[in-house]
Amino acid sequence: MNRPEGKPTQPRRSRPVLVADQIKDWVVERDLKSGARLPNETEMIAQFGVSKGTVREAMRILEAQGLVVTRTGPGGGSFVGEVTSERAKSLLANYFYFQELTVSDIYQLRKLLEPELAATLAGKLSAEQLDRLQDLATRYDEPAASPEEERDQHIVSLRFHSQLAQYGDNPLLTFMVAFMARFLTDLTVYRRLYEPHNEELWIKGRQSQIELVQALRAGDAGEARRIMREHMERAEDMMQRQEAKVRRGFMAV
Amino acid sequence: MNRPEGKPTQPRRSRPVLVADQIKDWVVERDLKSGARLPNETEMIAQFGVSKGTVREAMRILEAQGLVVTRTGPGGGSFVGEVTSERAKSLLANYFYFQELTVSDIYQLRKLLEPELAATLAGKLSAEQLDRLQDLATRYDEPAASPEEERDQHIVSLRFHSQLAQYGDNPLLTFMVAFMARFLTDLTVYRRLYEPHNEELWIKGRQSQIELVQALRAGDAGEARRIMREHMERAEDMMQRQEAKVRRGFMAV
DNA sequence: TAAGATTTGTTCGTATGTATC
DNA sequence: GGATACATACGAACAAATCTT
Repeated sequence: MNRPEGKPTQPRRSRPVLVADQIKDWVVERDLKSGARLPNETEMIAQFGVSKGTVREAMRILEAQGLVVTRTGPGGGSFVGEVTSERAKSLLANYFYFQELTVSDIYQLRKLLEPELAATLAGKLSAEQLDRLQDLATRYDEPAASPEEERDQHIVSLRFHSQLAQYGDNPLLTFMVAFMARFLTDLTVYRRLYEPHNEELWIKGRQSQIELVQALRAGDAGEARRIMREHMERAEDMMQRQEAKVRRGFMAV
Repeated sequence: MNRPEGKPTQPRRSRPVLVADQIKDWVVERDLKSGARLPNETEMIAQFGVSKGTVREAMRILEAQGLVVTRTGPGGGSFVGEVTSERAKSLLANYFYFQELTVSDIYQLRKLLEPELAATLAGKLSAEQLDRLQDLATRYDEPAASPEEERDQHIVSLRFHSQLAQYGDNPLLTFMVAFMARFLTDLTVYRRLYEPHNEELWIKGRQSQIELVQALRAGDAGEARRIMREHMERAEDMMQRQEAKVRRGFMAV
């Protein structure tokens, strides 16, 4: 019946995908913003001439991408939804799940981006923002007494970077720095990249975050950049040692 | 207006979402790789105790994220699917669709990342790879005669950067450079950032891509970095002028 | 507090489409 | 061509959530 073409080789797109695309176009054409209401199920069934199940599958596709949200009840329905940075990070992490990203790969970018970020923020932060960073930097004042504490300290240290990124005004730079911090957090937890205890590096790392806050407060961009660059180099060194130890651990078993 | 405000009410997760999460866990636990087969619909219905419709919605969720692919027919079913870079770029672009990313934002990162990429690739490319880049750099040897040609030249020029990124061995750096090139391509087409013709900048841009290929061939990392840095600065300048003109165009109307 | 209205959520039965043998 | 094993799609019925009165 429906065989208009002699080129069947392209992967056939299922009806829910086609409907999802049409809804996307519909939203873009009307330039609908976050919160705008979409037609309800009944209207879409009539509009697209498909069954309820198909409409629902289309909505799940859009929901999975963070483009719509759905609520039940009167006044409910489907609405245009802004993609959150959390969801964007998760979706991007799925990609790198298949890419064998190494600690070195991440740090090549961190070393380029984070010193620049620090420099642009010098003298631009409010007292509250600086205090928030100070709190994260000084939350632990003693070297870890257990592997669990070591892991927690590591995660808070990454939160410091993620929080700093939050204060930037370049959305792309903010996102990338936060994404890398999250990816390293996942590695820390999942691959246990925290066990080899190194007190000296921990002390220096903590100290440099404190000094960085001081430089930011003083508005010294050059100093902020320098501190962050050195901090990145030490952090990379530490994580690579840990990764090497983890590898040896795997091979020993 | 509405909103009981009594409790933070985290949204209930629908059954399809819960099933999708369980399938994800199921795959991760077993460390299944791309191409591995998932249970068929009937088995999942039994496994999770839900109806066919719910299972299908769950599969659409995973499909939308690029995590599974589905085929009909005997031997068909659902399979673990590697997230492609294309899909990852699209999903990430959805996020920045809501973020008002400016040309300056993108170039702040391009100026940091692309010179570094060029430096790491100096002397590492095969003859075929260098020829491919050379072809992209020299495809047009005359300034554009029409707006359409100007647009095409601009897109090919961005393909050059995307292609160069492809040859890198840091998946994160590769992805970011390619993502920015794609984003700029979309801007070029959608916002028509190509019309203001500037012959001098075009000639210099073309020339620097050719010189870059030479430096890469010669294995001169420092020179490759320098050329790319200057190229980025000129490109930013050009795109910002165009954006300013587009803005004036909008305001004039 | 309770009932009713509105909208999505879920199930089931059936039929159709598609790819392999 | 026919049998088989899958996903795809439809429609009717009922369940659950949530807002209004």
